[in-house]
Amino acid sequence: MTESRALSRFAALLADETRATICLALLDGRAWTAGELATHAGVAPATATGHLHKLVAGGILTEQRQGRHRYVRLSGAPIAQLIEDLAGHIPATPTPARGLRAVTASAALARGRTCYDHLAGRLGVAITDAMDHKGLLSRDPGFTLTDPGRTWLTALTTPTGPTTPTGPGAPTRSRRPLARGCLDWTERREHLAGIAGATLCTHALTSGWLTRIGSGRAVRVTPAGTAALTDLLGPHSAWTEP
Amino acid sequence: MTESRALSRFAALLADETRATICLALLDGRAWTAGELATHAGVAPATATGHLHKLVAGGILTEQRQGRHRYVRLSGAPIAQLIEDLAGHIPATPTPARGLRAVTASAALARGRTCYDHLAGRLGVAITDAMDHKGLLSRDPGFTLTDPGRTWLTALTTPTGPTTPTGPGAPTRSRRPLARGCLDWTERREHLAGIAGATLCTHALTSGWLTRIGSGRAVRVTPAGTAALTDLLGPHSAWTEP
DNA sequence: TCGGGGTTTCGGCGCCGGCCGAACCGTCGG
DNA sequence: CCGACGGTTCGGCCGGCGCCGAAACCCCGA
Repeated sequence: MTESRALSRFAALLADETRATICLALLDGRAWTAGELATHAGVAPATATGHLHKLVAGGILTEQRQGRHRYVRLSGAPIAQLIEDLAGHIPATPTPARGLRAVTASAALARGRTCYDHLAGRLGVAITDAMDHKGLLSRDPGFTLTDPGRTWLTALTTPTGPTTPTGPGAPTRSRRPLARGCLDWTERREHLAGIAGATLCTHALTSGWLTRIGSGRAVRVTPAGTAALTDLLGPHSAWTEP
Repeated sequence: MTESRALSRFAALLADETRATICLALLDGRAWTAGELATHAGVAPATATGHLHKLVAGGILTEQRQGRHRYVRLSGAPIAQLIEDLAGHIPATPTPARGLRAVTASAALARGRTCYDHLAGRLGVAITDAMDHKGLLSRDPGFTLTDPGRTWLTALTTPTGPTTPTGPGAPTRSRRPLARGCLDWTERREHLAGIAGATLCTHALTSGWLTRIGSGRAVRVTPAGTAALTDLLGPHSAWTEP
């Protein structure tokens, strides 16, 4: 008897069209903000908040607060599998390409942009991946710069003269972490933030590696930037994207 | 958008505790009557009727009218699989042995009885299985007597003298089929009905193979019946049940 | 042909739950 | 420090749906 109660409770989470829309959108495996989901589902933010509470409480979603944003994603592969099965075993639907396409982002923004004071977009994620691959960065469990990473960053920002204790690798007393992960809203993967991210971004802009496109947050890699990034982190398609 | 609508509609079918109870009960793969399900779920017959309508319309259940009864079962293996997955992926439940036990039937009735004019219960199902196993009966897709089956039945009812065109194997013009399946309400499996089932039942009673228990529909196999059935269809525990 | 039991339909009641607007809070950006 | 913005909470509205009793329907069994 209590088993049917549990089943009905769980099914009820998907029995609302708005919540179903949310879950199907999240099937892409990425994280969405509450506001995005509200827009996507066509309801007021207040309504989406309530739905997200239920879905999180029901174990379907997990949330990740980040500043004033609330990112939410499917809690795991089994749940995703279950929802896909449910969506699949229904009378065959034409499946009109779901995903993030509805939340149309400027192509330039998706390519590369600033996120507060660091880099995001495919560019930011690619840089983060390359740093991880080169052993400059550790993702486990939180973002931390390795010793080589700190050296690398210090050398980057002080190309001439000896290393000084004023570089970003120095024991600053700021509460802000040297490195931290920041969830990317187009890539939905974490990219480098924190002091290191900000330093890198500032340096890239002041060195002419990147230029802002118009007045927005989008940035473009210059030829000089392509060369510099390839030299520092190896070749990557993100450096050479049109 | 319409996909989420379909998903939510489907999930809504299981989102009610009464309907969830019904679906879990039907997970045993057998057919239940509307009244049984109403009792099992603890609701009025009128309420169960409404739920069954929705479940049938939603493709979860298929129904099978039989006289004044409405038998209902899961529509297929995929749906059963899906429901099991749903029930399984929820926080682990102790699973307190579900099934038909609540619908207590008289032990004698469950053993053997008449169903209208033919045999039912474990006895009826066992006879049907034995006939199928001996190639006298084909279950695909509807019940039909094979040529050996027709010969067998004719010989059974006319033990002396030559085969006559008046036997059950003769081309009768009745609209009633020679053989058909009838859903058994204790075994939840089909047993032989139609002219063949009626002929067999009548013969078994008139030959003293079976005797009625009291005034009810329950029947008991006599020693003579045990010998005859073993001779005709081979040994089977159903012939010798106490 | 009649009685009885399983099932269905019909109204009506009551509650649960989704939805929003408005006010509030915390974070970010200048 | 202040304005902007994303998110949350709080009421209140409203539609949908589950539930039942009563009456009708249908078919079996006698």
